[in-house]
Amino acid sequence: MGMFSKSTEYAIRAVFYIAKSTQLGRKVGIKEIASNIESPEAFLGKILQELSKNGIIRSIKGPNGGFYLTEEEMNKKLIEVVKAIDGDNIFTGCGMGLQQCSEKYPCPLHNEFKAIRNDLTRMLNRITLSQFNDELILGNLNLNRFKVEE
Amino acid sequence: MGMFSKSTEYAIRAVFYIAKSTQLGRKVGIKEIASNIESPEAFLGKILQELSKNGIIRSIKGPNGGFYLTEEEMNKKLIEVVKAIDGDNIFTGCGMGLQQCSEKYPCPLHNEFKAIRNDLTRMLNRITLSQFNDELILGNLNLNRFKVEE
DNA sequence: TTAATAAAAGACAAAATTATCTTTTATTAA
DNA sequence: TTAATAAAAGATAATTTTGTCTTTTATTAA
Repeated sequence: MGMFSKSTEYAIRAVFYIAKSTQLGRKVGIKEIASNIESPEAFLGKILQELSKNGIIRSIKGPNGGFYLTEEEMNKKLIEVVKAIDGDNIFTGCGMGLQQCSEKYPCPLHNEFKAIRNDLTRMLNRITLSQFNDELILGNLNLNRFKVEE
Repeated sequence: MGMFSKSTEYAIRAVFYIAKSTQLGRKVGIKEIASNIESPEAFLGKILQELSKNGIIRSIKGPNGGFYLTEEEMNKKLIEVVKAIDGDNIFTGCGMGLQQCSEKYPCPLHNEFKAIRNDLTRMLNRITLSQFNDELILGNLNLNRFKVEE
């Protein structure tokens, strides 16, 4: 695996897609999101459910329903998405998996990992869900295989 | 999960324990390693097998057998351990899980992740297997619950 | 109200990871 | 050469993660 679980990878791509769609004035359904971020549809449904429960995205059922963000969610930070799905083990846990690793009884890599984890945490705390809307709309950034204009 | 898989966490702890034991002039068996790094015995066996196949540790069967390192392995870098068990997806893959993420068609977090991954890679490329031997022997660092002198 | 739409919820299934148990092979020492 | 030791190898099992399918609930529009 990479840095995050697959679930979290899908979650990150999905929130950026939803943010962009909201900026374009449209709610989006699971099907559309899934096909645009290349994730399994039903599985993504579960993930969006979880994000919704955690107040990271909003949803409305029924015709013209779908997922969207308000200004409030637009300003949330990416770290909330990661924590909602993967929990915060990656931010707090010992790099070598020791339960009891601490400043007082450190594992060999304690400080090394702390530095890297802090960088990761800072980065995820800095990025907002709306941050890439414009570039995504312009097609300078992508959430799947293709640039928008191709 | 944390940054690495459980298998890799066990592997890292095990190689440091083996390195330290070699420095103390002793080969060590699976049972001893497992109890000292708090990992399941048989599972650890599999992991050590894999490390052995990859030339990261050495082993001898039979009485007085066990696992150990030569100078050659002592100087290997931790990144080899991680790559042997988890592969190199964490070093090369897209943070958001996109297959096609590249400099030309970057995902939104492309550069952010690159920075963090580079830090991680540099760190693992810097740490040698023997690096913590002295401090482990002194008990200033630990691979399980306890300081050595307690 | 009824039909259609779309998310939520629940049950289930496949795949990957983690873990255990048994048999085989190599090595040593008596 | 035999018995004991210890890793290697193979088979199997449990758990977690990932993924699918069906039913229910909320909402809308006709």
